[in-house]
Amino acid sequence: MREDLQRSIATVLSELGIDVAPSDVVMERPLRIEHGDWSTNAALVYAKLLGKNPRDLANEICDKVADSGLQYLERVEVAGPGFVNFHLSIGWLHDILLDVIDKGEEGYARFDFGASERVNLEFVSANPTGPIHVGNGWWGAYGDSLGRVMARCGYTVHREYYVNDTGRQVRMLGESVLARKFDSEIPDDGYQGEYVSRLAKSYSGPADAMVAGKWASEMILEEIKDTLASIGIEYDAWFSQASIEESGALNETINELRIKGLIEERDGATWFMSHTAGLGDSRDRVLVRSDGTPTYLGGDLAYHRNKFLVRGFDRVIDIFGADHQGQVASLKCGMDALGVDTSRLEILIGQMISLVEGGKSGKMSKRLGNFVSLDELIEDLGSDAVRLLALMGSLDQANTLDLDVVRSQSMENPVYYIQYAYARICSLERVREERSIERVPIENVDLGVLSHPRELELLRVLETMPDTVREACEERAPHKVTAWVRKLAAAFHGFYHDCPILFQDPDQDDSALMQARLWLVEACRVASVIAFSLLGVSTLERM
RNA sequence: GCGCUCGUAGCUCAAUUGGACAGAGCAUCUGACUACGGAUCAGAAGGUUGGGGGUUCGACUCCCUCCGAGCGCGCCA
Repeated sequence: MREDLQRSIATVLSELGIDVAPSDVVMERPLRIEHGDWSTNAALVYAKLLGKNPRDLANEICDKVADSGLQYLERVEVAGPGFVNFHLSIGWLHDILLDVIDKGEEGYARFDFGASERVNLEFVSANPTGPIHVGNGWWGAYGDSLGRVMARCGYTVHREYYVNDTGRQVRMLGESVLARKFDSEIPDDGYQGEYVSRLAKSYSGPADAMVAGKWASEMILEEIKDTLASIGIEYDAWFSQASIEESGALNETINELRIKGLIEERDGATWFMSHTAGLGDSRDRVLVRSDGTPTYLGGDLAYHRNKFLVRGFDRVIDIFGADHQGQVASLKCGMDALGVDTSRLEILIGQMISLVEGGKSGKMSKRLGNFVSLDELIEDLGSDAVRLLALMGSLDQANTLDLDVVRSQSMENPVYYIQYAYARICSLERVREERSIERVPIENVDLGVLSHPRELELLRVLETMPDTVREACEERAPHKVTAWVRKLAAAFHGFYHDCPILFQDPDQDDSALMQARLWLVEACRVASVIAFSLLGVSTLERM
């Protein structure tokens, strides 16, 4: 329908001398129902080019499209400064219902514009020096869900977790474990959490900090995997930082940069001249320290080079915490210098999450061991509630999580609202079977009887699903799916409340209405299954 | 000090990427169960979108400037 209107409008514009591709005609769904089903701002956009008054142009568009004989087009009018509003007959919504049923769980709101582009999606990547806490893991659901959304849009998504299994922090972890084991002082920069004591008890290896640290970080990583899996986050690869260093990938990276004259030795260290060479960084960066050990950035450059140039990903998306934003410029400079088109490297920054408990907010620190673990939160709220909570807001909003509130009001979490809608759908199906009510094939059902405002509202919501998924993908904003599914649930609850679906006596006259409503419910079920799977929230047949 | 991000109802967050009267949930108040699950529905109240300028048909959105917050600014990661 939108395409029909776009074509029609583009035709009018071309008759007036402006060549516009139909897909470039902006169509919007007005917020207010009085403004019609579809609206275009074309007259406002092109009036100046034609040297016309916007309202005059709008009137021309209005008249000509009105005469075009488009199906379902009931009324066209000009409003405001020059909007053209299209009012459609409800038949176009009944077609939506057919479309949902026809395409089903597999096909509805699915796209192929990703064109199988291979995307490497890295997220969470918290250091395995302690259990994953709420701050580290908060955007995990977001990254995971983004992957699901992109996969549905035709991308080939590869999820990856970069494991920091080398370097100073691992040694500090080892020293902390050994200190606990032998009852000595934990070093100043050591890890204080009780999990260190727990690890120390089961450690039986040599009293070597590096060995103990490796061992401990491997143990911790397994716990991290379990935690993430418990909220439905799975990875295709856990990529070891040590493997990058040991494989010589860092040296290869440095050599490539050296050939381009971007490397200097200074004070015994190896520097990347990302600033001096005019690449846009705010200062030069050390890649290899004077003691020969690689810096984090050195490893990360080699890692990203590996993603692009060794493994050949078409696109790399990293979700970093705000505390890593200082690294973005250097990384982009590095990739640019290596000949990678940096528009293929998207670094999304997730703002910090602050926790409030007992009315007070506190800093979480893995070192001090005073963090709230993600496991704890999952245990308190359940994985679905945690996921949905994290998928409520946008990445660049610093979230505040009041633990007392989410715990005490966990029943008010929107997750129950949407799951309840799904449970009601399932309940209807159970009752239908109990009463032995047959479902008539949709092609034999008169959908024209669906005209109750609640029914139309529901159909309108269903109609917006494909666009929502597309936007969520293109804008890397999976939380839009959350907003949408809440809208669907609200529309469904309203419909359910006002519109009886299963009539007591199936032989009475309104069985036609019952059949149409049953298909509407089925469409809601299909859409819910899709949306829930994109969010990674489970569908419950009973609650 | 410099850089990045942000500031929206009492609280937690949205807002079709520049669109029409800025929307939800929680909290507060008032109503609604003889169909199928009341974990629901309907309504009320709540705002100068941090302040001030600018750009234009039109600004929460873009530009400038103040104010305020978070995060960076290591041969840590």
